[in-house]
Amino acid sequence: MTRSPKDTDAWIPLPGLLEIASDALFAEFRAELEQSEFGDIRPTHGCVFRFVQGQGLRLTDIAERAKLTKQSVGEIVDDLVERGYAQRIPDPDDRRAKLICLTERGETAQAYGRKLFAKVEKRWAERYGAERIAALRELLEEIAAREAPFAVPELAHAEPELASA
Amino acid sequence: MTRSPKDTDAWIPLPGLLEIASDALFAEFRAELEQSEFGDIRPTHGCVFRFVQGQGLRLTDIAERAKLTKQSVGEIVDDLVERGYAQRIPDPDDRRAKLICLTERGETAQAYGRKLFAKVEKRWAERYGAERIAALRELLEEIAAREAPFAVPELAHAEPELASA
DNA sequence: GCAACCTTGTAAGGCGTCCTGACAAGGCCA
DNA sequence: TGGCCTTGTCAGGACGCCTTACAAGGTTGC
Repeated sequence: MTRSPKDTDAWIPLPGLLEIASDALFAEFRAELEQSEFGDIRPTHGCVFRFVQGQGLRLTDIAERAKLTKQSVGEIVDDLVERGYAQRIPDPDDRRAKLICLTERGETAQAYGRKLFAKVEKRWAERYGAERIAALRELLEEIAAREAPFAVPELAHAEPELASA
Repeated sequence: MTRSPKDTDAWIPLPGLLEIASDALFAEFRAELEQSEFGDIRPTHGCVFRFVQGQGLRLTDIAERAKLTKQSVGEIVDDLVERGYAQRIPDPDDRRAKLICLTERGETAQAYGRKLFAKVEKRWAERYGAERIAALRELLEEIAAREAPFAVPELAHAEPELASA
């Protein structure tokens, strides 16, 4: 009757476990975000806040990093523009393109979001052990660099498909 | 120019990192599943394969564990019945209810899926280090038990909302 | 300098997954 | 027996994302 998690029935696949953790963490983040002045930001908008900074980024580039189509990202950006978080400015180097960048409010929201993520992570460090969470982050960063380099800002310019070995 | 991941810009929030890992792992799983004889099983169907075993489970119970509505799970089960993986048998104890259980083919698929998940996890253990992946699993199992006990077969009967401390 | 071709972003429409609201049929309890 | 809860289903809709098609602007070869 008593069996360890390694036995057949109560075993949960690793992707499922990762998803549970991700969802729980993300839920804590969203619960606080929704009560802030940025409560109208939805999860979908994240792909813009994650990748856009400084001078701005083209739609195509956001789409590539986020692994979405340009059309999808276009819709998301429309939404963000309507809400006053983002703006499209013409690319001086290419008259077809527009650079998507954050408004002042958008940058405030981005900074707030980052701090909130850090806060939630710190809470988990207290809950589950600082070293364990630090080790978790370290491993996951290594995994991300290998499995999804396009999504890692530092590696976004590296050659793709290194992970297919 | 060179900055460590802990500095501002290249820092990725923990939920994002967890999601990247989950997606990458899941993609490896699906790539193999799709080429098997069970290629018509979609990710959505997972909630049934994850929770149903033996005598079967009521729609309501699946929905509760999967955190979906009964209607959604109903649709998924319809689909699985059509494809020959699941069946509804009347609950002998309650004439309103039906027990959702797997067909023989469904059980074969479930067993195949579990083995495939284990195989992919083993591959990652070789890629990133067996001890690190083992530690990852251990931590994640602890997290799951606390953050989503309803989704853990062993704990599905425990009292809910223990994690709100 | 110009035609052929590629890239950037947009418009229109569709599909999959999940939701809310409403309801019939069956169980539970005074 | 009547009122209330539970189980599962039907209908309709929201949302996030996709595919197809296209106009406007670059780019390249001759």
